[in-house]
Amino acid sequence: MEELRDKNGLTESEYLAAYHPGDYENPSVAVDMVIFTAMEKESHNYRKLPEKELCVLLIKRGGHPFLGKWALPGGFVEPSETTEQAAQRELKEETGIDNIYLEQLYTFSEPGRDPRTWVMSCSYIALVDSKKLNVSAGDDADRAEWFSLKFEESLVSENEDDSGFEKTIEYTITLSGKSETIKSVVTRTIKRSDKGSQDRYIIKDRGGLAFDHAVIIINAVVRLRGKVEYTDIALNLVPEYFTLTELQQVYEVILGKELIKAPFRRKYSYLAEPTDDVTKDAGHRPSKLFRRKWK
Amino acid sequence: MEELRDKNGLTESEYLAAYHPGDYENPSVAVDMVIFTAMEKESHNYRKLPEKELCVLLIKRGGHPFLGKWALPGGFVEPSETTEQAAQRELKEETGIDNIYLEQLYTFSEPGRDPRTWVMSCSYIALVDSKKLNVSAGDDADRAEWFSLKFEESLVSENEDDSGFEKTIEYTITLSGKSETIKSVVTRTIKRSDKGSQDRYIIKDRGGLAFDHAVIIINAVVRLRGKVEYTDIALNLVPEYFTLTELQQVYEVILGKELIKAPFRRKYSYLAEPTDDVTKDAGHRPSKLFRRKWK
DNA sequence: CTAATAGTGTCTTTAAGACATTATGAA
DNA sequence: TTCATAATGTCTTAAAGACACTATTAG
Repeated sequence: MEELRDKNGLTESEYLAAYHPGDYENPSVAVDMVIFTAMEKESHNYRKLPEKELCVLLIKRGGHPFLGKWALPGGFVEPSETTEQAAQRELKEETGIDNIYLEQLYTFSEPGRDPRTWVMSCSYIALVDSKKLNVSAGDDADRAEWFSLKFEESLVSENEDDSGFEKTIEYTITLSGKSETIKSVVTRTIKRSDKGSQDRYIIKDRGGLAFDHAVIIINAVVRLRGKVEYTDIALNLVPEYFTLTELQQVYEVILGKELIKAPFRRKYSYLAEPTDDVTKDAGHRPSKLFRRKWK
Repeated sequence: MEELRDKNGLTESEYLAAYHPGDYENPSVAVDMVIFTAMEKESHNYRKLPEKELCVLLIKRGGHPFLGKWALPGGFVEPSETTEQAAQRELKEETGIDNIYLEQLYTFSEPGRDPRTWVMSCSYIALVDSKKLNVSAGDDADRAEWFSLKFEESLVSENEDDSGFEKTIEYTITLSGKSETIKSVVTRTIKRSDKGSQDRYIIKDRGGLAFDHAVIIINAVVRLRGKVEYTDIALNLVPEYFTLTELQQVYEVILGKELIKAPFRRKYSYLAEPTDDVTKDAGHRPSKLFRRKWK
């Protein structure tokens, strides 16, 4: 098998040996993570089951830009690793969290998204069982905090004609932590026509969030809501042993609406297998404990 | 409102004015596009409807690395644009195609994926109506060619225990163009357990494809197959006026299986609105023409 | 008339939504 | 015994799968 030579008469290995990167400008590539967990609010009535809420981990910025605002955990990718490995490494370094469900979300590349320089963000969704949390271990632990997430979506406008349509949605996310509550407003305009498609996010009110992280969080919630209904992704937010009611609560906080018990169980209980154990010391009938079925 | 100062006593604007990027190594970021179209094979029997096939545009490499192999159209992102704008620009420059459906697919970042240097690929799916095609206009037109795509998937192994599961799938893609037929084999190993999740692609036989483009194409097909059933994405592959049978054929080439007519129409005809026109000169009953409903 | 597709009817099966009923344990 | 949740039954409605039947054109 003879080696191909290019127009300069070089074989591939000769070409590679002589290759040196040109002087093109390259972006920094960061990974940013939207780490979700489903946490229990404590309950006063001993008979009542605790409610769950969807929480996101944020880290307070200790330097410019966006000093004092809250940002998603993340960091820069190194040449020897994939973005996913970078996400895993940062997760471990910053928060002490390990062994976690990770899924690439989207790469954000708006040139002005970082005021310092050209930085793209390859974002990830991470899901973690709140019982396993031990954020105190990481470097940034003192600046890290879980925020409960309220997600609202409203249709601002919708126009349609023969050749396409355009619609604008306004998202409001409210993040409540121990020390403060922050709120961001983002509009999303979707245009679709025979001239192509466009989907653009504009930050109306950044609130207490740094960079374009409100947009990233919104994308993450939309993805999570979409996937929860046709995958087993929700099981990453539940402890090893759980009741079907707990699982239903996880679905409810993700979807932001109540579900009816019987059809929920019919639809999703195949994801879990029963154990011989039951909950104890509840002020009512004990509930069977289930484990994840890996299918 | 007083300005925050960081530990060096600088305000944000002072910090930004003094900021200069460090000497960290940055990757090149390319965009690569999987451009799909649904093309008609010509038919011999005047009464028979032409069959459709799913095609992908490839460009023959004119230099190292992978000289002579086929690659996805793409190029490097410039600092003044988003990855999506880069994709649009490259599409126009390389192929003359404009006004097209574009959707970000995934960012591939395996350090060794480009033998020259550190290059990440932010990949896109593009969908275009084959009647609108005019690839002859672009710079690379003489090296560009449409390949029909055959996509096969088989389960190689599946293991499961109490704490998780692991399964391996083998994908074979066969691309047939005018001049040649190329075939690539890729295995995908999915591991999911309480110790996290992993999804890894290994190129078993690169065949005539350059870089990791076989992996990108496989991801694109999987995405397309997933989205076709619950979105109106397929309508981007059909001309302005089309019959429901044509639309069904598009679904069939994407899904790689035959569908039954009546339930197909019940499920998807809401995506289209009838016109007063019908097909002419078919050797059989004329068919009503529909237009896309933008809903 | 014939070949081939267009378009619709209908039967079966499955699943979702909604709500009601019964079961059970701690205080 | 009571409160609150567990667990399941059932009625209704909607949709998917499968197939059959009728309609319509060019040649």
